[in-house]
Amino acid sequence: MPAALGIGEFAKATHFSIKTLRHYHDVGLLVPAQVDPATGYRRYTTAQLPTAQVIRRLRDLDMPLDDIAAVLGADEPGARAQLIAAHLARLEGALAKTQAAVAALRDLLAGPPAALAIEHRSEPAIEAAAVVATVELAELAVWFQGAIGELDATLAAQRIAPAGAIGAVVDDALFSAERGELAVFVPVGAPVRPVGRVVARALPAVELAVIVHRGSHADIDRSYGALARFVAERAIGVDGPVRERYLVSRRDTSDESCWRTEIGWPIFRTAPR
Amino acid sequence: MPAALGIGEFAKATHFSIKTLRHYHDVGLLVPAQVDPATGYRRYTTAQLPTAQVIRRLRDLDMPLDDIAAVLGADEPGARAQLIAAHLARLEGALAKTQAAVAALRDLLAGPPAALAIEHRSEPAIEAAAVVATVELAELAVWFQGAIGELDATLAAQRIAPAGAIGAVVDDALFSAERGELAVFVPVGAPVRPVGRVVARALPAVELAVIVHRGSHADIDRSYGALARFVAERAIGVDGPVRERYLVSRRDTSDESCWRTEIGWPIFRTAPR
DNA sequence: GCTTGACTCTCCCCCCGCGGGAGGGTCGAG
DNA sequence: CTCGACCCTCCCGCGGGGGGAGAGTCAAGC
Repeated sequence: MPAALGIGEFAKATHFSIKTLRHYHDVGLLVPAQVDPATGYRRYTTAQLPTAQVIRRLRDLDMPLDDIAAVLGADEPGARAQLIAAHLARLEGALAKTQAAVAALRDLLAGPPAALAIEHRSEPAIEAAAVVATVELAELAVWFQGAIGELDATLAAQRIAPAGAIGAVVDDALFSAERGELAVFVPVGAPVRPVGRVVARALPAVELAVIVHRGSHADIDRSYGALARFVAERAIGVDGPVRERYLVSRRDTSDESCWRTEIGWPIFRTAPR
Repeated sequence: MPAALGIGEFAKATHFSIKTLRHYHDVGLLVPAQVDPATGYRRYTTAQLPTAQVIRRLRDLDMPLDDIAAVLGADEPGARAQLIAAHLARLEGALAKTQAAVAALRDLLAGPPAALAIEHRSEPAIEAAAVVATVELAELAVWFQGAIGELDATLAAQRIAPAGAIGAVVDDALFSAERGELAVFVPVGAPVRPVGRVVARALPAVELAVIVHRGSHADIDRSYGALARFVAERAIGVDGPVRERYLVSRRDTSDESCWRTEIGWPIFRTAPR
């Protein structure tokens, strides 16, 4: 027979704080079995202890309260498992990010990078096949893979050979506001017929300040910084979205230290130099 | 020559948002090289780009802004490395906790635990050597190790043999308020002479509801819950801090599944049975 | 019955690390 | 001079609670 417990006793049994239990009541995550309408006193039952324990486990995994509520509310155990699996996947992602950050930090502490070669060049207009969309920063990697796959397949189907390395035009809002317009493109010699999300797109001729970034993209802000410094110190105006070209990328090798990414920053006045 | 950048340009170069840069200015983490006193316009220099990059790395590791400021403000590189190492240690701790939580969750989802044997017994008064202190939950593990080491050494020095398994008296505030009084004790036959933090302490006789928890302490709230249920469903009053006894623990084996921990909850009225 | 001390209630403000938006000033090119 | 792009400050919000004020409740002991 489940027996009733005051909030203090329930707190002791579950190792939650009273404040936390009240909060869980407020948000509807763990509602007391009964609430005295006159005094407002909360009464829990021993049958609620297992629920509290599940909540504790999921909180230990930093699962948001809303998601926990969804797990507890799921009727079928399959749906439950799915929600939990999704959260574990997110955790793995965070872990990978952390590991990358540790590596990058170690790198940064090891010493300043070798001076990076920056050049200035006039890029002619490019005919390309492209996939354009407004994407969230969080979904960038997945979207990118999908877009590239679609481009590849379309070019192959139309028997068009790429006329250069894959690239992207990146709206800066993608970083400052977590979402922005992104165009992934492949230069082509012959015009592509639009299929699915793939469209033909002409990239205008621009003046570019260009740096080639070597290695993993976890480090790429160093090259961005070097480029910004170069441009700013020569008092050149910057204009328009950045172009990236993936000279050597995941498509070519899984050894990230071999990757080569060209970053091109459109500038609108040539340096006196 | 460092050149000046508006906040928007600096944001582009570092991939921080303008909001974030303003926030860093407010809290003093990354102060613009100059601020126009008339307009309030912030101006950064290219010399600040590397600093921004370090901040980015450390934020990727979820280091609090205050700690980052401390790292940047540290004069000697040694102090810097130490701060960072400390943070990495915290990250490792969090990782271990997450892994434990995953394991515990899997366990919990696998099915309900075998019915746990709970008994009720009269515990006689115990003469013990103890270390008592108010500790933070976060430092519990470290403090515990230290206290046990000190107890061991003291008993060995005084040639006193332990008269039972190591135990602890745990104030519940430790869990509900993140800090509380904790006493680690070893029962002894002969009185111990106080040395360092070690004192002689008599534990009063009590009536205990007792459960033996099997396995890792990550799971221990399940046993707490079972015990609370047992006690509550028989309408027995609960009184005073919990006693734990580490029958088989880290001291005996590193295989956590073999650990045995006795949890004793003082009760003040016997069950009708 | 009354007192006392332990519980419990609600309500409001605080923490971090920003994001969103209102409402208004500034800058430079045409 | 005007336009659009920048930039400013100020206030509110999130999630997951902690801290504390001020007031009401409960049960044991006298």
